[in-house]
Amino acid sequence: MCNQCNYKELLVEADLEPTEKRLRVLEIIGNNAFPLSVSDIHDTLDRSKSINRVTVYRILDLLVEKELVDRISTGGRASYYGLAPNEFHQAHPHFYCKICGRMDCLSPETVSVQMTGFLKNFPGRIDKLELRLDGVCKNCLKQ
Amino acid sequence: MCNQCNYKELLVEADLEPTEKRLRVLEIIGNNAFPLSVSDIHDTLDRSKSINRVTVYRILDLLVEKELVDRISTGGRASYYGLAPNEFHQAHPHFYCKICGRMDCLSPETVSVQMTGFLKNFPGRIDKLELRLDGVCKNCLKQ
DNA sequence: ATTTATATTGCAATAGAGTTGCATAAATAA
DNA sequence: TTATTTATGCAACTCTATTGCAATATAAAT
Repeated sequence: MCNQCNYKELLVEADLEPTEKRLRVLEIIGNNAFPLSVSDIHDTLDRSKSINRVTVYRILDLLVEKELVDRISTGGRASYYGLAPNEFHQAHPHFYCKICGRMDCLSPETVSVQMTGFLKNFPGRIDKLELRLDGVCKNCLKQ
Repeated sequence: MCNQCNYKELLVEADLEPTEKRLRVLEIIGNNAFPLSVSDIHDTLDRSKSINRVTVYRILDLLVEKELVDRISTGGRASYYGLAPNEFHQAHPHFYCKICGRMDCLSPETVSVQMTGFLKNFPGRIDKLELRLDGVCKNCLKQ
């Protein structure tokens, strides 16, 4: 979620033509408080303006490749998409409810990860750290 | 990976009939140094004794449900399976190479995660923490 | 030991998520 | 305007996983 990002600018800076559909996909992701699945995004977009599933996949691939968006794995089958960390928002962990399938963002301070020693010695390249908590959310616990 | 686990005992303690196939699936996972995909497991098992894909899926579901085995998500599409933490092995993070798709276990000390404050206040239930590093492994970096 | 019940496995068909190839449309450059 | 490149759509397909039901095998009861 971001109130400060200029999405069109982000696209241009990433060397992507700021087409209507790309902009809409990025906005939907950026304006949402939690990561969305492809079908979430497709459904939202399709409500206002018809768009093909494949186009959504391709736009997401581009946005992930250009690091504007993060692909986040769930305890379930589909990937979720959220705005990538930038000057306005830090990386943060997520909580996945295995009952309702909803994924929430946790604030960056909830969990502190320390791994400098490891990073110094690791012979490969690390691009990304993903930290996810799986469980049952407050609402689903009630039932 | 475990040299101390008695797999048959683990099954019985978990209230699962220790059938030949269940035992073999659990052994294959337990004897391996890194998490395996369903097709890794199926191929290995099929070499010695024919087994149906679906049976492997079902056995894995059971083992995960009974918490003998952990289902670990990759940056890719398939789930991987590794021995669940128990008295002989602690929970640990994983490294996933996005080029060759190989998943490695990292030793538990490489990364320290601190989140007691968060856990105290969280209104839902947390069952599991998954920490994964994505990147490119040493071998794939060379090419 | 034979029958009955229950639990496990196999097989075929299906679902869901994501990808590919090629055609069409839109945008940029010449 | 025409040519070229880029973006989108459509259909078919792949891969991973699941479901329903039939066939076996195992355990329980008589």
